[in-house]
Amino acid sequence: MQTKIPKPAVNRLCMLYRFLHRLENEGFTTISSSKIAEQLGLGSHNIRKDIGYLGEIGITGSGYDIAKLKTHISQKLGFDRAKKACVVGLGRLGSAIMNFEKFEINGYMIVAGFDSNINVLETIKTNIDVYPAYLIPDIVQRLEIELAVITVPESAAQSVAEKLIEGGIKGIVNFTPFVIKPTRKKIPIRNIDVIGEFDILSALAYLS
Amino acid sequence: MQTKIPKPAVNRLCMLYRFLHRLENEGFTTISSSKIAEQLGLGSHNIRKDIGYLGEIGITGSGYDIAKLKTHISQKLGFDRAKKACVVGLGRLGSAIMNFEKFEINGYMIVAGFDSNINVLETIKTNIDVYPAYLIPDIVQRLEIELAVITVPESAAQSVAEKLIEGGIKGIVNFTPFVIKPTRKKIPIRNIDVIGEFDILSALAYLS
DNA sequence: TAGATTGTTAATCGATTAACAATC
DNA sequence: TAGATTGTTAATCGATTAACAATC
Repeated sequence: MQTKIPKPAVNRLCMLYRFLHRLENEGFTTISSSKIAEQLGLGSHNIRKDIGYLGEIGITGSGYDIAKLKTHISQKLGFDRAKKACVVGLGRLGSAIMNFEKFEINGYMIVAGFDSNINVLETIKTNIDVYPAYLIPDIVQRLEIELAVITVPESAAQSVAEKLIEGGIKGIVNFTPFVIKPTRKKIPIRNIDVIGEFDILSALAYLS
Repeated sequence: MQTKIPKPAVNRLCMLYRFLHRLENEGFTTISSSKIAEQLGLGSHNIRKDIGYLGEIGITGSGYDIAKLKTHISQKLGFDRAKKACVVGLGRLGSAIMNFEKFEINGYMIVAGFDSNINVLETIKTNIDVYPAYLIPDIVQRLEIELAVITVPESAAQSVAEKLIEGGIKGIVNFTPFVIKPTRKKIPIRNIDVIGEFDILSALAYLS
């Protein structure tokens, strides 16, 4: 909060956080910036700089205490509290994501699914509550849902996003190629587009 | 090729390409850099700069011809040829992606699926050919598959990536939180991690 | 102690933004 | 013609890389 962290650094710290989580599970307790850099494909300078934003102290000469570092990241980035999330658009992709088991252990709870098609809502097999799309603002607000995944056809992306924002959502992962235009309430949006990724990959391969 | 295009510019040009595609479908024939900027949430300077990398000419005073611009991007980034792709890991997410209809119209053909589990291969419902994972290098090479999506458990990501690279793959979209380490043959890899995106969103929301 | 590794300052690099002359 | 909008150069901004003193 006080020291502003650059966006790319935030992204890397998130990546680092998940990496530390895995290391911990594998039984490690300490790690050096150069080891991290090697595993994450970054420079060790970069890692130390990023960790530096946490305004915090590793042990000079012998690296970082994994648990301690995790706690620092967690506190600084606000990971110390479970968050509710929802999925809008319950087609193949949406229901696949909704049923991801990994969310829970990472502090996210998928508490609702939405779709505009009644048939979809009636036939879907899941333990998670599902609602018609027009209830988005209401449910999001009532259940205090903070994050949303949009997996609807691109033509519906903007209106869905607006309904979510109306309900007070804090962030959106948009799986649609449509670029959502900001409303009055500005919230972070992450765009993921598999075909777009293919385009980028094939462009990079072609240019190399 | 001759004028090196910065990576962020490549990403934006891909985004622009898809946007132009949509515009064309909606019946538009020309557009200005400021209109593009507005729709894509970027600065108009930025757009003109990026288009400038194509070493190419819009019409001063009246914007860009959409079809012409598309052709230029297409040629410069190598989109003028259909490419084959495959999916490794046929769980819920993998099979959802494999059956995306949108690939075709964007110049990508999913020609194979792989999984290490024989039961999965036997029970999966799809028109696309599926193979056991150990055949990856062989099939990728034989069918000249250029792009791959990895949707396996993170513990298998590295070995799958290596098999793909062995077969001569040109690029990978990695849906695993595991960061794939580069092999001798360096290829572009795009990492997508839904939980990671949640982390980033919640961090950004928290810090704002 | 000596070796290792952090934290931080300074230098470099690259991308974005601004501005404006050229021109349709 | 006048208005609009490009293409490009220059200025700014920010992030990454390098280097090294501090210290466990």
